Amino acid sequence: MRRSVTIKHVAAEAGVSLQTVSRVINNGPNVRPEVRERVNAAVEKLGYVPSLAAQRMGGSRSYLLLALNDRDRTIEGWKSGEGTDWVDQMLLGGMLKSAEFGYRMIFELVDTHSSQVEREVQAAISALHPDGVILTPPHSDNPLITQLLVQMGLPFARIGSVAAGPGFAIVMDDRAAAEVATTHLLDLGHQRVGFITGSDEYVLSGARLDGYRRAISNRGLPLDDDLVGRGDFSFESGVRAMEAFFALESPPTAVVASNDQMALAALRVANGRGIQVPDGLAIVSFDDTPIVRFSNPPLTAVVQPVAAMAAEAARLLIRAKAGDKDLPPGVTIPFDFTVRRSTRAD
Amino acid sequence: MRRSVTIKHVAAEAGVSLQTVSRVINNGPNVRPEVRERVNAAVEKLGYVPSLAAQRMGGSRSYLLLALNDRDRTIEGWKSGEGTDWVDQMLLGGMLKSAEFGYRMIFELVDTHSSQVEREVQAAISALHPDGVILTPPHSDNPLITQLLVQMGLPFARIGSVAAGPGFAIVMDDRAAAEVATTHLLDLGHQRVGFITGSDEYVLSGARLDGYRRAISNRGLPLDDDLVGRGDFSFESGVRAMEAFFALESPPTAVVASNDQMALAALRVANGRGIQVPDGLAIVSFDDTPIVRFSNPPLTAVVQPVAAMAAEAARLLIRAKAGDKDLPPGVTIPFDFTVRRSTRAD
DNA sequence: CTGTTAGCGCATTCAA
DNA sequence: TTGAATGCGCTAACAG
Repeated sequence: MRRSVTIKHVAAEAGVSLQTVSRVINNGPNVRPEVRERVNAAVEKLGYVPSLAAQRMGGSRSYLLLALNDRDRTIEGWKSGEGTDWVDQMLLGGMLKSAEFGYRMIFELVDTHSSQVEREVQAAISALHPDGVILTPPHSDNPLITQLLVQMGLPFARIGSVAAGPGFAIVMDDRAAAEVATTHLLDLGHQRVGFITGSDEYVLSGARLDGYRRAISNRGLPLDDDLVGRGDFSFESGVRAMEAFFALESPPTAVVASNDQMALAALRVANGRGIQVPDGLAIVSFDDTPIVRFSNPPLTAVVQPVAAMAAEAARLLIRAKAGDKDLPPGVTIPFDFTVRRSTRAD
Repeated sequence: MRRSVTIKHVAAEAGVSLQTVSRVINNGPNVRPEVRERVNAAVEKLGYVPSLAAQRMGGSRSYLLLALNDRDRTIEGWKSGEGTDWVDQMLLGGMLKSAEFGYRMIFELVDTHSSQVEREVQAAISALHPDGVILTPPHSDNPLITQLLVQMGLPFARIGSVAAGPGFAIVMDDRAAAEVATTHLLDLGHQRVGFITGSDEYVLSGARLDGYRRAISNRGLPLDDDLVGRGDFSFESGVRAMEAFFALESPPTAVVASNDQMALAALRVANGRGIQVPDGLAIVSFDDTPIVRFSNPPLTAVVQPVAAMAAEAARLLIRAKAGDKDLPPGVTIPFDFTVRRSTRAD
């Protein structure tokens, strides 16, 4: 069992002090190029890699980012196997961006609804001492968590949180996205476009509804409350909303759903009534998780840039920890809009 | 910015030495119950949680497990958004099981094909000093990696590796699974059942082919090489294999594909030729990633117990690190088989 | 520009 | 059964 090589070995090999090696490792200033090269050569030769634990012990940085997701929601998604790829996209964006800076992202689950939230978060932070924390919905808007973080002086990013406040707000423009989605349907000639909202627990639900309304108003069409169905992101709530629509005297000919599950519910209800999509009902979805690409027909959808948001969160936190003071309080990441057969008559 | 509470604070609060606190934390022996309680009370009161970094520095354990996945394959999966949930299932099984023991699982990507594999793995280990490493295909069968691990004296688990050798081999019985899948089709009356193999890079590809052959032989049917298409787990390879099948004088009426992508390819090719599934062609898939549940029709599939395998890997590694000598060299995790419409005429 | 000193928070010897 | 000393590998603050 080979003992691992430490900074001491490198120092000996290069014939310099530990400190100089440390400076080279951290790209510190005040090192003669010649010495720097000698040290780098020794590092290379010995295959030295600093121990994260020791770096954290000695210095002020841990090179760790902590990503917090909602426990129930995440586990439920994993177990159901319904293909929600939020976590994957977060890893894609967050891990890879972190790695660029020599950081690592550790993923943890905490229960937002528990009275223990603070304890859970506190415990994770005490154990890991991360340099920054990435919050995802619904944690992003949980004051218990954000206040704790502020109090601890830990930089954090709130993904998907439009609310002002401490921490970097990383959002996509949900209102604009909903407007684009709705306008797309209006452009196709639809006069009665329905909208299914998400859970009120998520601030973005309101933003999406706003965008829908704006698109309708912009065309000079009336805002009909009957065309707004209340959902909670669940398939069942989508079914209920759709059935309410079809019970109307004049049902919508197109619908925007605030997430994929509810959009699939719309598809299901339409099919159940013998209504063809997109001819009888056009559907636009939000989020663009994998399943909507494999439904029949595949659904037109607003693409939530989860990977890009996570990457930006990581970047901001790392720069903040590095002392960069010139950082924006928030960032809006562009969304994509993918047209598929659910709104297009091929 | 509140300074974090350390073992020192707890010791002061409880009126004992640092050492005693450490003993209580680690469930060490030789502590009077009365003192133990006093310490626990102090821990509770102060909300003390040991620092992972410090634990690793002082002691011999890091409470970290390192999970290694193939970089290209994983990133490709994430980017394509095709809903492969291998990573999710690994996290589900590995993270949650690790957490039960106070461990954390860190997920990293390394490139198996690179000449740098050893350096990459070495670097991750040097930085993290994990107590154990979880290898996933194709790393599980990469001798460069396994030898390095052996040499470092690090416990590791090989998920999906049937080969004998060092490290815990965590597998599902691929041969039996393929046999079950094939037999299922034979039971439905199919006489000509095709099989699409996976990449030779994966040992399990051979095992699945064996199972297929065994099922055919068991029925006294001839082994027809034309009915074995060579794939590499990609959609395209599935398409090629299927087209070769349909070019035969007597094409198969059912097919077992070694993964979901190739099974979907089979479905696509059949549809393209106006062949109905399951009437004109029955399809069984391997892996059961989410997309096959949403295809039309949904596919019958062998369910790969990824979460259970990761959980078992974590459990074994943690127990090994704890000094348990009575551990099996490998474990076979039961697979599931889910029948859906692609093999059933409703 | 470079080296020296002093911890970081804990577990592992030892000694009591 | 408990406590005191020592060191893990590194960086920060200070000297030189």
